[in-house]
Parts: sequence; structure tokens; C-alpha cells
Amino acid sequence: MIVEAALRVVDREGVDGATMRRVADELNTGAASLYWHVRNREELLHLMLDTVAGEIRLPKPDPKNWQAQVKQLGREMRRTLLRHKDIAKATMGRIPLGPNALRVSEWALGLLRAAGIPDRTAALVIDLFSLYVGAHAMEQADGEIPMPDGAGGSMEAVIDMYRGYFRSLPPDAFPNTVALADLLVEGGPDERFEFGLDVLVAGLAATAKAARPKR
Amino acid sequence: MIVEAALRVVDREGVDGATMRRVADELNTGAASLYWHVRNREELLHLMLDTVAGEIRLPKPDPKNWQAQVKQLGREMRRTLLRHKDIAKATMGRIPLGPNALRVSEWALGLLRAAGIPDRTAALVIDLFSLYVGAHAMEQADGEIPMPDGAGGSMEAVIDMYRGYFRSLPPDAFPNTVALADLLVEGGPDERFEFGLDVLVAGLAATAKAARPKR
DNA sequence: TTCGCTAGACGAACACTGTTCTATCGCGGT
DNA sequence: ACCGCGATAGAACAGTGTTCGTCTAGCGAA
Repeated sequence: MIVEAALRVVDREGVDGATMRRVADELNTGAASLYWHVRNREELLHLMLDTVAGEIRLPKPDPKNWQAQVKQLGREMRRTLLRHKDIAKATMGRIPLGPNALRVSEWALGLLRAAGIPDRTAALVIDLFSLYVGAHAMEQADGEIPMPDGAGGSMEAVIDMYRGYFRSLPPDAFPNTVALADLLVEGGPDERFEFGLDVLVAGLAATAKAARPKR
Repeated sequence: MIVEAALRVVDREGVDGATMRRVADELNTGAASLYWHVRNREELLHLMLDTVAGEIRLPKPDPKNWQAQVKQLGREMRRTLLRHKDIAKATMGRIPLGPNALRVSEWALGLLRAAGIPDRTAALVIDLFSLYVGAHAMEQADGEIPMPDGAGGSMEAVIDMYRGYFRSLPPDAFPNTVALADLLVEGGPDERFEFGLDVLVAGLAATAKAARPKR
């Protein structure tokens, strides 16, 4: 119950906005009352993360198409995280071990093993993969990149500012940055995410093949 | 001056411990005085990050060995971040654009372009790479994984607890997790980082080759 | 019905946080 | 001697997570 209320607050105001007092308000109660059901704000965050992990839908494993399925899982995880504003921020540095999170990694482990990926590689890639998806979702989450000068504006305005900044750099010191100014700011989050997915899966395929030289 | 003081506090007490008041204490002054030199705590963080970026040593670009050099850069970045406790936490969600940070990405862009990586791929990989290194360094930073139950202990104790937890799961629901319990917790941060580096570079090589089908 | 007990709620307080306002320094130039 | 200005700093504000002690609502037993 409190977990659902907390998630509602997160969806509305973001993780940082989900203070104990606001979550309590959502339940028309006092902040101190939450501590009867939950040890910490930390525990509340863990519970929320596992609840969100429960929203991840897993297809039937199809080891023949493991590369496509891994990417599909990545997209599904990203979608699920972004559905809850910047909750990805809460995943960073936390290792979710609730039943719902475990269900996902169990699924992935099964898929990778069935695909012939060595156990050791599979174990390592689980972390790497969730690290990437979590970090990416957090960076994208809800725009609002913290800027040193309080000039935070809309997404496009910030991008334009970056492009102008890159272009204005001294070309003798930063030739490549100036030359690629447009490319550096172009490309939305979707494209960037897909790129990372491609690199990860391609790298995994290559690494797994190298680790298992017995053909 | 304040940036150096702030970094000293971070090295000693971590990013979260580097409050305005504590940084001010380090300079034997008041918290309010900092706001004369710095707009925000946000700006202070940006300045610290760029200072840290200045500590990254860059070798002479050698496009023939670009894969080894990319990995070398990753290791150097990681070492530099970890030298300042959990400052990697501050990199997440922030895009450093100071001169020192720009120097690093300029170097990487030059290397990748000279190695024949397409411009577009090079631009995308810069972000992906720093995302990975930053996220990894943050996860490793200073141990102390936030646990829901306040049972945070030493690194090995936590690992042992995890292993026991994985082993104790119902094997019919989590066969792979139980089977790989040892593998899932084994492997220190160094090994995990190297694995990610391998996957990333191998994936980049494959992706870049695919994106440039000429020849 | 009345007693006792306990799960749960809650107000107040504590030690913090970032930030702003205002007043006050020290000090060089006129 | 005075003014102006870069710099400092105390006090305050709104907000945070968390704890303590007190209160109440409900329920089973006598």
C-alpha cells in the first residue's frame, strides 16, 4: 500500500520529490507513521524498485534469437523505468534482490545459458547490462540536466546551447570536437540507447565466442 | 582554492559529506561565504569534476592500437575517479563540459577517427564509454552498498550474505540463479570492469566495421 | 459490559541540508 | 579622513530523514 503510494508520488514528482512527508501526505497520514511499516527510506526505495521490476514483461525464451531477445529485454526495462519518471536514479548503486528483480535476472541467465554463453560470462553480463540500462535511463530521465549556471531550459534549448558551445571552441585545440559539433549533440535518447544495445550485444557475442574456443 | 578544499573534503568524507558547511569549515570560513565565489553547490560539483578530469593522463594517440588505448583510457579514468572516493556519484546525470573534460573527449575523438571509426559512431561511443566508466566507478565506490535492512557490513560479509541468499532460493523457481550462485558473487570490481571494457571495445569494433561496409 | 492489550498513528523535536538576506569587516584610492 | 568595494559571516528559512513519547481505535477475554 505505502509502496504504491510512494510510486504514485514518484510518478508525479520524481524520486527526490518522494520525501517521507510527501508519501505520508499521499496516504493522508503523518511521516512518522511510515516508519511502522518500513524501516528506512532506503527500504522503501528497495521495495519500490522491486515493484517496478515486477512490471517488466518477459517473453518466452528463444535461445536461437538470443541477441534480439536481449535487446528486447533492454528496451522493456528502459520503458518500464521511464514510465516512472526518474526512478532509474534510485537503481544506481543499489542491487535489487527482491523476488521480482530476481525473476528478471533468472530469465536472462536462462536465456544466455541456453544460447551457449559460458556461465561465467553470463554472470558478468547480467551486471553489465543492468548497469547500462539503469545508467542510460537515469541520464535521460525527465531531461533537466543540472547546469552549473542556472540556465536550465527545455531540452532543445540546451542542445542548441551545447552545439553553439562546441562550435565556438578554439579549433586548433579542439579540432575534432568542433568538427563533430553537430554529431555530438544530434541523436535522441532512443537512438543512443539502441546504439549502446548494439555495441553491448555485439561485444557479448564476440567475447562469448572467444571465451569458448571449442567450437 | 575552494575547489581544492572541496576535493579534500570529498576525499575524506565522500560526495554526500561535502556539504557547503563542511567545505567552508575546511577553509576556516562560513558557508555563506562560498556563495560569493560559486553560484551553487551544483557549480561547485561541476568545477570539482573538471578538476578531476584534469588529472587524467592521456598517452600519445596511436591509432594502430586503438583498442588497447581505449581500454587504457578507461582504466585511467576509473583510477582517477576512485582516487577521489565516490566522486563518480557526482558524474552521473551530469555532462561535464569544462576544458579538462573536453580535453579528454577531444583526445578520444581524435583517436577513434584516426582509427577509421565513422564520425557518427565515434560521437555516440564517447557518451556510452563515459557512461559505463562513471556508472561502474560509482557502483564500486567505497563499498557500502545501501541495504534495505541495516545489515551493511564489510565487503566480504555482504558477498557471503548474497551467496547464501542465492543458494537458499527455491531451485525450481530460480534454477539458474541457484546454479550460478558462486559465479554471481565471485569476481572483484577489477575483473568486472575489465569484462565490461572487453565487451565494449569488441562491440565497438564490430559495430564500426558494420557501419563502414566499404572495402 | 468492561478491562487490558496492542497495532498503528501522530505531533513535536533533533540534527542536518542548501540558500538568501543583511550587516559588517578590511583595505586601497582619493 | 573618507568613500567604495571585494569579501566575510551570522542569522534565518524552508525543507530533509529519523526518533521519542504519547495517544487512540479496535478487539479478544473475562
